[in-house]
Amino acid sequence: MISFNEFTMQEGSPIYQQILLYIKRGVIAGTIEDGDELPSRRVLSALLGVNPNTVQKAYRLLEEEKLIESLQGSKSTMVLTVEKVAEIREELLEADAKGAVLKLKQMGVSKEEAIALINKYWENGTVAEPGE
Amino acid sequence: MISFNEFTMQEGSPIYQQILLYIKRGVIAGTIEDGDELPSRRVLSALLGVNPNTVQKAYRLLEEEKLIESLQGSKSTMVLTVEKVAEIREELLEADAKGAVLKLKQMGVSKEEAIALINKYWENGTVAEPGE
Amino acid sequence: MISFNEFTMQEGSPIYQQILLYIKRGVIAGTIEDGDELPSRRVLSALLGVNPNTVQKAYRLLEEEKLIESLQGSKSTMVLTVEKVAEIREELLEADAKGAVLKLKQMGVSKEEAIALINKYWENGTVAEPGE
Amino acid sequence: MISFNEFTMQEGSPIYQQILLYIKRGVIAGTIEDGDELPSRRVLSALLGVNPNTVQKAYRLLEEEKLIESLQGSKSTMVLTVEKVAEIREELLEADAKGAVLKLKQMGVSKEEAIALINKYWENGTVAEPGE
DNA sequence: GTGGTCTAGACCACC
DNA sequence: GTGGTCTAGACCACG
Repeated sequence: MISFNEFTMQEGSPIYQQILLYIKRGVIAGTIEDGDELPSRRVLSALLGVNPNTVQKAYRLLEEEKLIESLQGSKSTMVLTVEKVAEIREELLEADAKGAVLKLKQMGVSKEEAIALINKYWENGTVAEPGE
Repeated sequence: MISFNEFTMQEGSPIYQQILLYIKRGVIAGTIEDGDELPSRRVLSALLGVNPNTVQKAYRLLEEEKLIESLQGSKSTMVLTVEKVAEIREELLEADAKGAVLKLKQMGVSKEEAIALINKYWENGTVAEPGE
Repeated sequence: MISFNEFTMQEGSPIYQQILLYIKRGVIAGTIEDGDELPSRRVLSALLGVNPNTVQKAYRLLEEEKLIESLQGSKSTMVLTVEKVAEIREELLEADAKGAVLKLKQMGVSKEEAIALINKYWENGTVAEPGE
Repeated sequence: MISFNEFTMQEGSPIYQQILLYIKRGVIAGTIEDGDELPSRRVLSALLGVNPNTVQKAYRLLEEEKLIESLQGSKSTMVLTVEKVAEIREELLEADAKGAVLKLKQMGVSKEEAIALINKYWENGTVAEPGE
């Protein structure tokens, strides 16, 4: 079962997209694998404190991208191939890294300062580290 | 006059906020200084290919934050003090760096890989360049 | 549910203000009371043949004046106290009466003629009726 | 020369229209007659504290309605016929009286109360009475 | 030419 | 279905 313990809500972007990105990042990280089960719409909406329809929309989009399959009994499971994972990795990792670089460069930060910042925030980030 | 030559449109976040952030990042970088003139609503909207009203919204918010001053019939100019710049720096630099770290960690990237990515994309600019 | 059957569109003043004033006048008249439901944005905009956003603006201003309460997904309802009604009465009745007197005097109408005009148009409703 | 002493600026409606209405009401009142001279654009804009272009726009519209004629030396004079005056009278007097009646009725005011209000505000209105 | 406001339509999150 | 926000285009007052 995919855990949403590390999920942190950000305001300013659609919730259903945050859910999508969270899952895609998990896929890239390898913490979410082919066959993994997702929480039911009802359970996840309760967990995140959002409307079931919002979760439903995220799941629907995941289905349209053929990343999940909805089975009977309201269970959904991940459907991943090596190619899909590579695709997502390409899509997200590159975008995020380039985005960060762009922002930092715009602010006049040097490459050395940027690396120092990464070091600084890497350990005391905002996400709870799973304890192991 | 503040130049928007390096402005790159991103999808997924409100345009007026992108304009806002672009300006704030310029302030942090020091490329935008007290007294600098902003392009008029019409000029900038034509440049970015968006509606004048969208630009106006960004300018209005900047004015509410007292970062610019607008008078009817004349140009809008930046009103910056050392304190304001420091504030913005604190607000943005931390948010961007933390955000990047958060995303990369979620994707299972190690700190060393993250720094390698920064190095890789630092010089390549904003346009995707396949295979170095 | 507040009815907009008697609403008559006037040109030359912002639509959202006309809606605002229509509701305030209803409050003064006593035909709109505490707890009354307003038509939804969509319903009213369709009824008046204007954009939903225009209605929304009127509702937003009413909310800023704490005359209505709006919650997502549910109807908007009037929140009226005796004091608020008295305030609005003071504000509007005086303004309208003074405005009418001002205009008529500017046109060189005598007080007696003005009263005659009031009498003449009082029963004839809002539509021009030639004759008599 | 037409005097603008009694002119009172109202916010919420375009200034050039207020000027137009002021003149039309004067025509109905008979205080503005055929051949009367209007102040120059420059003088009137200074008198009212508005931009010369705004006055220019009002004058242009009056010209389009053939109510004034612009002569050399930047002088403009009223061009009125009995028919035009009757037209304007019909247009304005009726609109204002009906508008006032409509508003007051909407507020639940009885005809008797309305007449009382007219009496009340007739003498102590907002316009300075020319002293003679 | 400048900035400010009004109207408009599409999309989002929520019930 | 509900209200809230973003983008868009036209018009206004002003220099």
